[in-house]
Amino acid sequence: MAVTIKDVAKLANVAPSTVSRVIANNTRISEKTKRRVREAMEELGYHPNLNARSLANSSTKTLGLVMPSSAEKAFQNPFFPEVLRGISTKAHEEKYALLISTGVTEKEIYEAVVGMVQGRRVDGIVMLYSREDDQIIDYLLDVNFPFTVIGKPFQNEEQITYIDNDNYKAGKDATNYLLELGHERIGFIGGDISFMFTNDRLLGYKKALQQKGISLRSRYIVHEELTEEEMKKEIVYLMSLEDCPTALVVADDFVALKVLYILAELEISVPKAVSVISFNNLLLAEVSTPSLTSVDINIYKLGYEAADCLLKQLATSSKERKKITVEHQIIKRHSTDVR
Amino acid sequence: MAVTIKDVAKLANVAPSTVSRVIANNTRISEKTKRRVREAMEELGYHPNLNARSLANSSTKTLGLVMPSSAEKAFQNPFFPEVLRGISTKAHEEKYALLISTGVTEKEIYEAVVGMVQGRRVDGIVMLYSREDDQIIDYLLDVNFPFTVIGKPFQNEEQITYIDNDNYKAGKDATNYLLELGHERIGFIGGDISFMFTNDRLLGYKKALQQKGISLRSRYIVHEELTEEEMKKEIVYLMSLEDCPTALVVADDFVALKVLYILAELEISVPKAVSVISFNNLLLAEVSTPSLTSVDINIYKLGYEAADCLLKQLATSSKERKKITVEHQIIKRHSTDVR
DNA sequence: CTGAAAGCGCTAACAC
DNA sequence: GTGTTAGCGCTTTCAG
Repeated sequence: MAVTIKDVAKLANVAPSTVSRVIANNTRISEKTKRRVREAMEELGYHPNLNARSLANSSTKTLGLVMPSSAEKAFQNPFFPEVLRGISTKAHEEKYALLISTGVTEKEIYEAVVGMVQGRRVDGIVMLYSREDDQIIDYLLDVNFPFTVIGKPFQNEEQITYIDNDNYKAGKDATNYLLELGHERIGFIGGDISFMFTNDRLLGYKKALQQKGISLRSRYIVHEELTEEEMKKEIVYLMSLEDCPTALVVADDFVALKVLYILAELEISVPKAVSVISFNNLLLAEVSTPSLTSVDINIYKLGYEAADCLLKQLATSSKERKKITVEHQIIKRHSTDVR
Repeated sequence: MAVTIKDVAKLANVAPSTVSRVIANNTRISEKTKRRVREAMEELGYHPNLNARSLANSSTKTLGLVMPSSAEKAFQNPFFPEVLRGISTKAHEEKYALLISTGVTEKEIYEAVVGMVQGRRVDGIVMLYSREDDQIIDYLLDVNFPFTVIGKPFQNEEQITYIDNDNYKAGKDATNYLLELGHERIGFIGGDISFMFTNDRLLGYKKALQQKGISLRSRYIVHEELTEEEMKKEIVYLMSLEDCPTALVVADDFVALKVLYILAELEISVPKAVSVISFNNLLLAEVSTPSLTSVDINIYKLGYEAADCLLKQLATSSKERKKITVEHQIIKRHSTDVR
């Protein structure tokens, strides 16, 4: 087998426990032996066996990540690499590793999560999404396992630490921006409503209109839950109305790209005939034609903070729940214009 | 602490070793005791401690994933969720978990990888990219640790198991497609040339032109290595030439989006004035305006096969290296047209 | 077919 | 300051 703590101990002429203490950088070890032990480690090319360590002190120094089912198209959204980048950066700062759940169906993922929790493979979990009726959250709550959620939970909000944007306000801000540009007939093209943020943004949209005394029309609200084709039909129909919208608030940049595509087919010019604002400010918002005015929700930071929060919770083993709101900002580009 | 194998043993009135055998589904255990043990496990809600297991039999049932430095923009490419999906699916089929490397600089990642290999946290590694002068590959080769690479390695090709497209052919096919449409002045907009696939596609492009007896012009080849701004200048310059290209082969869909954007600014119509073909066939190829003719390289399959190969290698502990080529296919959309 | 016991490599009392 | 020792929870000979 590989070189162990015993080999190092022998070479350095100390007890294994001393080596262990040197690794932990225990203050009660003399500098001299520390040096000697370190030299021995160096010479033998020693690396600690992390499983053994985990077993002995029941701490894994790894965080579990739960992604949505890879069967879903949500998975393909460039949102994920970006949160991952945030989480990864913070995790690395604290020398934590990242274990990700596998499984394509919801049930498989659920079981994988139970496996990693009960199997003592992770110290805490970051949920990379928040959706309705999530068994995983119920489970974690039930066994009282540390976790944070990116996005606002549907249930048990008061018991859960989560990181979110103020999506309600983001929806309002986006809509207000269009209102300020002089638009009054404003439509809303939503994403999957089983995700919490879609809901919140929709509420914000409604509120903004209401505050301006503009009455809502259910016609103006289209959800993407349906198939590609159906969404397309809905939009085509929407734009064929005599009093069709002059501006659209769209759930996210990816959906916005689809919308632009459909509008181009209909030969409706953006932003001349219709303005479009969307959310997330993915890299692609910048390079779409026209470039998208988009609400930057700071995805990287969502990830970073989610990891930070969880790590702090683990360090202090506090059970206090927290809510962190990451700021957003409208990035003005060429898909919006005055009425 | 949690419920262990001993608790189960006690309840089922057997020895711990018997429980262990039941978990492993050892054939020499009678069906009767198996049932009894399983009931006990059920009743107590037993879950094996995976660290203990790993320690005892030195197998972790987890694969390590190495991503490019998250400091790089390559990281944000939607390519990654999709390979991940492939890897994850295969890994799950064999009940393997996934551990991903953290770290933002190359050096940090290198150390993280060494940590997960020496720390015995993974049984094998999938490299999610292939680039020049990669120390990680050198290291893995050096310590003789099982791994597979997505993309063709720059060095030591004969010693490495890798999964790749035939990017040379893909580049040729893409170029030939444009040639068949009657184009003759064809440009190439490359991505980061430190990635192998860029290189190969470029070679294929050159070969195709050469076979048609069309002489290469260095003017027609633009690399994206530079800043956004610089690339833009280059393209603007390219298109201002009197004999500017009537078609472009572009490194990947994401870059193609940028190209479309720049062409739109220059009021050059696609595909009327210029045809554009790109690679990867990401979801966004479909929804860009115009939709992109793109070479589908089967990203999901690249991931799936990489995991499959690695897993097979682990199962048979064969040292045989293998090269797997994933087929590609041109998906015709609206960004290309006859000359 | 099942049990007893050793040991995987490390940490953490407890000694001195 | 450092050594001794007893586990962490599992697997795996070796007996029987």
